[in-house]
Amino acid sequence: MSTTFNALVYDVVRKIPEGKVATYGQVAALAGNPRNARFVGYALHSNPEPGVIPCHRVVFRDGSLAPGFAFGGPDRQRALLEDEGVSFLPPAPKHENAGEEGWVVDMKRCQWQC
DNA sequence: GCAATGACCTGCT
DNA sequence: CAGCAGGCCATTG
Repeated sequence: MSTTFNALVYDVVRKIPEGKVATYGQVAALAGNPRNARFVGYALHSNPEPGVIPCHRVVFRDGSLAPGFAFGGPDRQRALLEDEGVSFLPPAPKHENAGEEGWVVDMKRCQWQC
């Protein structure tokens, strides 16, 4: 398949431990280009390795996911993340706007750290 | 084979 | 402080 930035994206996402989540920017940055966050999402959209690439572990900088593009629905994603041990919190008081029902991943506790 | 679009993020004005 | 524009690679039609 691809032998470039895209391949790194899959590799990075695949390395995300359970109970942890990574952001597109983080994956893109680890891939080599922070500005490539766009293609990170596209790469996962293709999802060449379903079951191997936990797209649901990849979330926005705000902690929310892609509404409508989730593997089966934002509600499903929350259940999966919670099932893995990821902590969820209500929308931030000021910063970070909720892109969903009002539940965002606790980036300060569950964001994947290098 | 060509062209256009796409789950975003960052910086500057 | 807020809003706007730009940018990269790959995939799809």
